[in-house]
This record gives sequence, structure tokens and C-alpha cells, in this order.
Amino acid sequence: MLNDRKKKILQLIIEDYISTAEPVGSRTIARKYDLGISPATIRNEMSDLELLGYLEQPHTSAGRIPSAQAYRFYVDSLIEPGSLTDHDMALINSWYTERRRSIDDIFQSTAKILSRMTQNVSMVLANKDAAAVFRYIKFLPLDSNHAILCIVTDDGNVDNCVVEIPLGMRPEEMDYLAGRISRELEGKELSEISDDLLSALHMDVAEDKVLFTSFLQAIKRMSRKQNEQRVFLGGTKQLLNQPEFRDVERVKSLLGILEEEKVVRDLLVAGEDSGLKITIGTENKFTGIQDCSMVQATYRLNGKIVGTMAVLGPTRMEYGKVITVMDYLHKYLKTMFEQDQDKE
Amino acid sequence: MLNDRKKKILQLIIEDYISTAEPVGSRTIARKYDLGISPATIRNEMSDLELLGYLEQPHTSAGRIPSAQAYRFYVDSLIEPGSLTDHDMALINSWYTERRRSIDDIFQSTAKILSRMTQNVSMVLANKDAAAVFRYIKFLPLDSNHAILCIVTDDGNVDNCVVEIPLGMRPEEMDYLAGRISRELEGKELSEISDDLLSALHMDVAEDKVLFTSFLQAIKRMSRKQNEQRVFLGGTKQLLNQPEFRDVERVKSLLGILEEEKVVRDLLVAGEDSGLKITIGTENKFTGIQDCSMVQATYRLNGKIVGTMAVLGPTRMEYGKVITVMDYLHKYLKTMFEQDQDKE
DNA sequence: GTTAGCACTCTATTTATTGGAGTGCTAACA
DNA sequence: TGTTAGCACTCCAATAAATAGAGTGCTAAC
Repeated sequence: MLNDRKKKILQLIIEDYISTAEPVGSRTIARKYDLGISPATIRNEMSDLELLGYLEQPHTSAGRIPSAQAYRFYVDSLIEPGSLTDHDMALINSWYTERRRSIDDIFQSTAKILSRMTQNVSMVLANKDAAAVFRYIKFLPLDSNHAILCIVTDDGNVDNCVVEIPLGMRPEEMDYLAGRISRELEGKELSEISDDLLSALHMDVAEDKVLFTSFLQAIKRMSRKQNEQRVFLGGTKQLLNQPEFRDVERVKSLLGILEEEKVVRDLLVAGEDSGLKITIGTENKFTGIQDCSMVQATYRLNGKIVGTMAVLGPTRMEYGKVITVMDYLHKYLKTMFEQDQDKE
Repeated sequence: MLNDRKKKILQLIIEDYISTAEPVGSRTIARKYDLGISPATIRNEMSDLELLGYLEQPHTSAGRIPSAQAYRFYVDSLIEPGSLTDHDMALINSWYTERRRSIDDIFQSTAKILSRMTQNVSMVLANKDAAAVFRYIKFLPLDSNHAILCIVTDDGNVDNCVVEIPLGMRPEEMDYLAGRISRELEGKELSEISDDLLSALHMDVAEDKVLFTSFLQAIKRMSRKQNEQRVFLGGTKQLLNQPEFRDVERVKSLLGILEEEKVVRDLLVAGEDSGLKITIGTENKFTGIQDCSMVQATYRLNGKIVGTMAVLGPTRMEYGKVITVMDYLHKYLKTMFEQDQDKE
């Protein structure tokens, strides 16, 4: 086990390296932080820490940089929970209120805030609620041969599309048709409304083929929309601010990975189970980001996973800040979603 | 005026430079393209072209690169209209069909296609139709004290939101209320539905304050949505593929500009009047992109501007390809929008 | 156990050297 | 008069050599 002084020195080295991105030398530590010991002593300690696997030397005459093991130790044992400044909180609040029209906007804002606050790439995965229950459909007349088909689910979501109706069809007839279809499907989860079910319905209900086809399409689209997990990325530009990515090639390769929505989704889903997950360097099994670290937080509502957010950046990452920000966002989102739920 | 040989040489230099990004020397031209004249002759011609302002030398012993004036001449007089390969067209079609749920998806796809095909940043500005006319509102019951408020406009757009209703309010009462509000507002353009008008309405119609407030919010939100011009960016990542942007600082500064939605919007609006507009280097008055060129196409439907798309890149840009792609997209969009219009 | 001192190492930066691509000029040629 | 070969000249880019500096590791003294 490391003694207190070693821990302290290790912590200082890690934090100095995190903020400067330069290998840290014994003199730097002695000068910047008053430990009451000389560079030579620090040197001895550093030498020990290197043997123990916590530090690495890029070359003999450079300072030392933390190893993956050091970061692991740091996030597990050294880091102390911080709190956001009032200024940061105000900033976050203003960003959230800036644009909030739909659920999607909230996720998008989260990604944006996360990346701005941490200067790293952020990813947000929104799990859609596949359990929404079909309520009823309704036709809103538009003109002589068009109407709007509205599909209402019990969570208050409405999807609509314009459908062509037979010329001269009367509102009462449409209402009757809507009523019949509604009765057939009411109470079913959108996800269980399968093609089979719809075809069976077809036999049974549909007086009018054109109308029915439009209806089919709309409901399929809606259940697909509901089942979809969507990914929101933020701050891919921030990459350029990190010295690790001063090389354009590295930026390109990482952006190439992030561009593949499927990959990002898999990446996020993989770490979804635990509340807060930090993977450092090669701890992450996805190729291409093994020289990066990732901090991921998953949030739930009534035990169900609502979404997950993550920050991806160089292993030299401000873990403390990232965690603090995520924690705050987590609470913020919780409040928002619970409000939303109460409302419906 | 330039004689044919000078024109030919200038064209070859421009096209060679566009594809290689390297200064072009007399020998290169002589070797690559069989003009039947020696490098020395080409050298003389190049010397003339430099005096005339068409070519520049980065330094004495480098080849020459085209000046802004040369590009201008190139796009005005030298460029010959090309056509897309079948492969490209198939690619475009597949990208468009890949994801097409809403109007926004079409614009987003356009931006994506434009950037992929041209390897440059693309911008698409979607003008919203502020002239949508209010048709009616309708309440769809949800549960004992919530309903969905639907606002229908005559272009077939529906906006909806969940509103709280007084406990025990009966559907007939709600229908009555909806009917009265609808009659008041019917036929008005969304943009002319001002706060004043709504307040006046308030006095007159509203029996129920809570309900009415929700309704107000929804309609305001909808007219705002309709009035909004939205910007879609594509291929900011492609920047990194251009040798001009091998320097991270340059990338950052350009991305910084593109990040400001307002700036991009102004930029696009400024060039909206003409059908096809090409600005080369400093011809563009917006600071920060004066070392770039921009090709912009504005498309209209029934004389009204529907949107505008642009490609932004280094002055060394494949103008021919860009124009060809835009032309194709233009036609493609036209067909799509006209279909859409017919439908409604 | 701590520390000053010093030799040693290795890199990053600066400076010198060289090779090559390209021009411009001149003189000869058709 | 236009074209071209030849050659000196220029300037950059790439390579090589020299230098400065930061940092370590070791030793011996405290």
C-alpha cells in the first residue's frame, strides 16, 4: 500500500499532468506545491511510484506521466467529490432553458452542456419507451379529400400524418372507422402491434383500403419511433482543444468512429448497467478508443433505464469535474422527467 | 483578352492545382498534358499569365498557383457543365431514402449529401413558411383531467401538446370552447396571430383561464416554429480531409464561425437572391471565411424561396463538381417538394 | 531518512548543409 | 517572330550537426 506522502505526490503529479499535459518533474512538484521536502526526496518517491507501476517516463530525461493504473487509483481512491460553482450552475440552467421544445431538445442540450463543461466529446443515448400503450386514433378533417390521422398513446404522445380519404366520405363515417380500429387496438403496447396483428385487423375492419394503408404506415412509423434509441453527440469540435488531438490524423480517426451511430450506441449500451462507470484506456474493449477514457452515467426512472450519458476524452481527463457535472445533470434531468411524468 | 493557348494552359494549371493542392510548374503541365509545346514555351505563357494577374508564385522557385482572379475567370468562362456518374446518382438516391420521416430529414440529408459528394462543409438553410393559415383547434381527451390540444393549419401541419383541463369538464364543453376559438382565428396567418390578438381573444372567449393559457402557449410555439429559419450543417469533419486545413488552428477558427448559427444564417441569407452564386475568397465580405470560397444555390417553389444550400471550402475547390451536384440536388428537391405540395 | 551536488541522458530547438524543383534569361533555330 | 534547349540562379524542404535545457540517478554528507 502507498503511504500518505506517496499518495499525495501521486495525486499532485496526476492533477498537474491533467492540467498541463506535460510530463511532471520532481522540481515542478517541489516548486508548485509546498510539501516541505526537497526535489531529491520527491525524486526518490517518484522512482518508487514508477516501480510500483503508477508512473511512466516517456524517456529518461523527461518528467513522469501517470499510468493507466494511476488514473484508476486516482478515480477510485484519491478523487474527492467536488461541487459546481454558482457560475457553472447558472450557465447550465440557462443552456437548458435556451431551447426546450421537445424531449429530444433536452437530450441534445444535455450533450451540449456536457461537452462544453468538460471540453470533451459527449454522448447521450436516449432510450425510448417501447411500452407506450395505444389509446385511440382520430381523424381531423382537412379538406374534401384529405384528413389528418392522429394516433394517441396513453403517455400523451400524438403522432399525425396527412391521409387521403375517399372523396365525399362523411365525418361520421370516418369517426365510425376510427372508433372500430381504436377498439381493436386499445390497450396494446405499441411494440406488440405487429404486422400480423395489423393484417388480421385488415381483414376484419377495413372497409376502405387506401385509408387503411395510410393508417398502417402511420402506426408502424410511430412504434418504430418509439422503439428507437437515439444518440446525441456533443462537442466533437472540443476535441481540437485537447493537446492530445493536435494531430489531425488522430482527430479524424476518432471522429470516424463517432460518426458510426451504431458503434456509439453499442459502446453506450455496453456500459449501461452500472450507475457510474469509468473506463480508462484499454479497460475499454472497443477498438479505436483504447487510448481514451470514458465516464458514463446511466439514469433511471422507476427502475427503468431512461438514458445514459458519457464523456469521452484523453485518459488525461478532468475526472473530478466530469463526475461533478454529470452528477448535477443527473439530478437536473431527474427533476425534469419527474415533472413530466406527473403532468401526464 | 487571353488567346486560346493561354486559356488552355490556365485551365490546366487550375485543374491540376485543384486536384493536387501543389503549386504547378511548367514541366508538370508539359509532361501530364500533351500540348505539343515545350516547358520553356509554357514558362513564357505562365509568365504572361502572372503579369495579367491570373497566377501567383508562393516564392521564386516554386510552381504557380491560381489567383482569385483566375478562379473567377475559371468559373465564369472555362468551366464546362458536367454530369454526375450513375454511381453518384445512385448514391444520392440511396442517401435520401435512407432516412426520410420529416421535412427536416430532407434538409439534413441534403446537407449530408452535399458535403459527402464535395468533401467540403455544406450548409442548408430551410425557410419556413410563415404564411401557414390557422384552421382550427381540437381537443382529444386523454384522461379525466388532461387532454391533447391539436392545432391544425391548412397546410396539413398539426402541432399538439398536453393540457390540463378542469376536472369533470365534459367533452361537449371542450368541443364548444374549441369551436369558438377556432371561429375567431380561422383564416388568419400564423404570423399575424399576435399577442394583442390573443389577448383580445382572451377577454372575449375564455371561460377557462388555465385551459386558455395552455392554448396560447401552444399556438405561440407553433407560429414561432413556423417562422423559424433553420440551419443544417454537414461535413464539418470533411474539413480535415482538405490539406488547407491540416493546421488545427485554422480548423478551429472556421468551426468557431460555423458554430454560430446566427452568423451562418446571415451568411446564407446574404446570398439568397440569385439562383447560383459563387463567391471566391475576399469577394465574400464575412470575416473569417475570406480565404474560402462558397457556392450557393437558392431554390424556389412558386416564386417563393424555400431554402438555400451552400458549400464552403478552400478557394481551391472543385467548382465543377460542386455545381453539378447542386444542380442535381436542386432538381431532386424540386420533384420532392412538388409531390408534397400536390399531396396537400 | 533527507538532501545537496554533479555527472549523465535524452529531447527539442537551433543552425548549417545539401539536393532538387522551378524559374528566367540568352542565344540559336525554324 | 515564335519556339526551344541550355544554363545559371533562387529558394525551399529535407537532412544532418550542434547546442541548450530539463530531468534523472547516484553518491556522499548530514
